[in-house]
Amino acid sequence: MQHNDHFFNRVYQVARLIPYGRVTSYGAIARYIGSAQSARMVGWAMNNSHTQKKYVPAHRVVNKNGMLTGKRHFGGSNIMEDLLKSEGIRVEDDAIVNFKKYFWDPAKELEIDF
DNA sequence: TTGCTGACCGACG
DNA sequence: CCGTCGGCCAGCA
Repeated sequence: MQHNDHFFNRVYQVARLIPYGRVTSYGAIARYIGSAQSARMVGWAMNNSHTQKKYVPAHRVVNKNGMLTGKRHFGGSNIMEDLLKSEGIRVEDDAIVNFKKYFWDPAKELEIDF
């Protein structure tokens, strides 16, 4: 579709490539799609990701410090945290334990050019 | 159409 | 360490 060029769709495309049990940051995605200063928009895209037909693993996107800043958008309780835990990622005080170990940087792991 | 408002980030004081 | 600001761009009143 012609909407593939849209910012949001680029975000969704990259987000879907985050491997199970790994995480990345809003800023990393923004940089990767060539819009380094649009990290906030990545968050906004995640907010709308449930409207997409294809699944978007929004719980695998956190802020650059590994904190679950978007958890409140998954529902009342700890849905985001539980999803991460189910993938083997430990969370303490709304932050991913050993964040560096699980961090997945699209710029280093992918070879797609936008 | 204008003008907010964000699940962010880096820079500055 | 803390608060603030500009930049990004889609959606809504």
